[in-house]
Amino acid sequence: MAGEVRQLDDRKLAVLRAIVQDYVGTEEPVGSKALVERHNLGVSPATVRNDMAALEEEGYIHQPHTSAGRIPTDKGYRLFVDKLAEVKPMSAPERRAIRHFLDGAVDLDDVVARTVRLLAQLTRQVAVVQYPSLTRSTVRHIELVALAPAKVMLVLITNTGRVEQRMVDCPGTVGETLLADLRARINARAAGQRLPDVPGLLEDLPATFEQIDRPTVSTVLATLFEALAEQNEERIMLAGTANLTRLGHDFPLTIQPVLEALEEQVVLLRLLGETTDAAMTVRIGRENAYEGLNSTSVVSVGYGSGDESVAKLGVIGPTRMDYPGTMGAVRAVARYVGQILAES
Amino acid sequence: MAGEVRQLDDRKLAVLRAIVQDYVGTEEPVGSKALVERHNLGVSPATVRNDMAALEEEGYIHQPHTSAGRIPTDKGYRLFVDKLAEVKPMSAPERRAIRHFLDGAVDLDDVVARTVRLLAQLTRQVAVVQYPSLTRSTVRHIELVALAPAKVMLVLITNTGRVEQRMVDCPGTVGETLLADLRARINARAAGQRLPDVPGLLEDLPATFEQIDRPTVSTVLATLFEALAEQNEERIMLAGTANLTRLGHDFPLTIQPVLEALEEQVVLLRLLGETTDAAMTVRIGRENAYEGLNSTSVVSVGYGSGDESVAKLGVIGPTRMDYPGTMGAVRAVARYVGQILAES
DNA sequence: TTTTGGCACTCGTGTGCGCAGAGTGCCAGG
DNA sequence: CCTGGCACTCTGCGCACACGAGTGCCAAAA
Repeated sequence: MAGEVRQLDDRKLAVLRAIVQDYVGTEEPVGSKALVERHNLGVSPATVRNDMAALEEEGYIHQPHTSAGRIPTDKGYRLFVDKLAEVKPMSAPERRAIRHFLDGAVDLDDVVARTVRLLAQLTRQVAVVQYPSLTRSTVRHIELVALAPAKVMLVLITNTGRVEQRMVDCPGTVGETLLADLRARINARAAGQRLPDVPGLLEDLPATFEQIDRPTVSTVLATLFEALAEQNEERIMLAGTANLTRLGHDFPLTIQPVLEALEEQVVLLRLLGETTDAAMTVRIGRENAYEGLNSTSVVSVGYGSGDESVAKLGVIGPTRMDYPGTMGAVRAVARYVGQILAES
Repeated sequence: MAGEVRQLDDRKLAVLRAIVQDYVGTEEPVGSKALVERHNLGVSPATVRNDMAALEEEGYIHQPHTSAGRIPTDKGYRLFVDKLAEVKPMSAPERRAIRHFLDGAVDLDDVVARTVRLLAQLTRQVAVVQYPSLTRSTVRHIELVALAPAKVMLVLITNTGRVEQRMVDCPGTVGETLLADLRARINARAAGQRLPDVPGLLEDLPATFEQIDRPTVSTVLATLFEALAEQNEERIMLAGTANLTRLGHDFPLTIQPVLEALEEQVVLLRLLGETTDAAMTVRIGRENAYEGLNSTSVVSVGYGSGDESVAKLGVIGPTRMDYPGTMGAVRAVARYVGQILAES
């Protein structure tokens, strides 16, 4: 342990920061001479070389070949993100553009679609946006519609504008009066409540009806509970896959598993799921559980209509990404989407 | 003209067919010797060479370098598809697998999602499926829900299971009686009708209400008509982009514009829009209007719940694709999706 | 103790050359 | 009209070689 925690003095950290910045810019291994030229470190290349040797010893950087410059390792990026980088705030024009672009949205689908495109464009990477989850939302309205004598459609509308519908096959004919009654009682209890709380609040509802109506009521409620529970319905939208082609020279090898991962909604959901709610999460290279994304980084953050996060969004890019800029864009977009949702 | 229509005798056509088949299989320019070996043409390589020269003269094939084999041109593929290829029917196990895979779907979203994944997997190419269009569908039910005194939600359910919702801000408070009345009258007239016909059928509805209610009725109807008209809402789902990585050696150059095209729903919609309704359409290389897809082919066909096509689906792949197999898969999937939709 | 300049060493990259192999076009003979 | 033979033209590959970037180490300077 004691050996691991060896201190890195300030200049070594500065060198690491410079390496990361240069490498992100040029995509080429960076050598000691180029470093002292581009950043005025005030020391000679030889000194930097010593520092680099130390950094390599500690596993923060790595050289592809003996006679090449250094590139940061995952661990190096990690240190950079944790200690050396500051999230770069968006400029005022950028903020205005974001705002303006999102303001044009007409419904929830459109909000999500615009958000994901915006994020892809801002970061020039692959963007992922999760639809506001049912779990965190509240009920705005629950509607029951008789489609046939024994067939009822159930429509669930959440405060985030999401609509779920289910068909219910009832045990017997359902009268319009019963339906109206049921609708009224359900909404009286459930409206404004958080989705996970609803089953508890409606549990004893069948008992308040006439004996003869109870099977129907129970059937409808069962379907409702099912719809509420079905978090599998978590949907995701993504954009910017074309940005993967800008990755680099070696990329047929690296792009394939990434594209495959992106097609698996399950993988993406798990990926976003690992985001801790409030704070921005950065997963670098092998920190990602999914193997296909071992050479990518994921920057994600929760967003929400109020003070609370209802879903997550993020971008996926090469580990050699512009972390400050990306994090700034992700944070800004999340913030504005939250505002838009709160307004609507 | 007379010069253009020079006849190609049967053997030349056989040679062209053989070239296409071999090139699709190997992805390498095919020479005269390999041709006579792999297909028993019963003639010598020299003879084939003469035929090839003729085919090249007519623009059906082309050689990359002087000392290389031949590859088909777009025109060559076109002739192959039109005259030389027969759609390869799916095998019985394949058909069963398709059927089984699609049968598991629970709602429209799921049907489309499964279809597109299936198609991508079968053809090992990029698959595109358009949601059943509103234009061709009929109204199953129109529901009105009061969310606030002057706020009504309108839900439109089509026979294909698609659900559209719109918020309506009414000029004044809307009573529950009026709403029920309006709901009943709308459905009486519109249920079972095709969407484009609905406005005509409801046009004079406001006149049948009390003077005082007419503004509200008109507002609701206006929103409904808007929802009906909004064909922009045509949605598309795609899958299999990872298959693009199997394209070949030269592919960073070719994959970029394709990915960009795939991100533009408008482009994809236009692409599918060019499909003539009933028959299968094959657009080869430069036949595609969109420039980014100049080195790809698009195989598309309409599908529908009844005898009529309500939307389209297809695949996008390299011009050097297995046309008979791809066309077989596309046709089979379209057929089964139609059946599924008809049943539900 | 830390920094610096100098120097030898390593190794990847680019270049030129030659060769083998595949495929063609053409021509004369069947 | 088909076929076998032959000369020709390319591409791709392997190889040798020089170049240059970058390093590591060491001894001297700060």
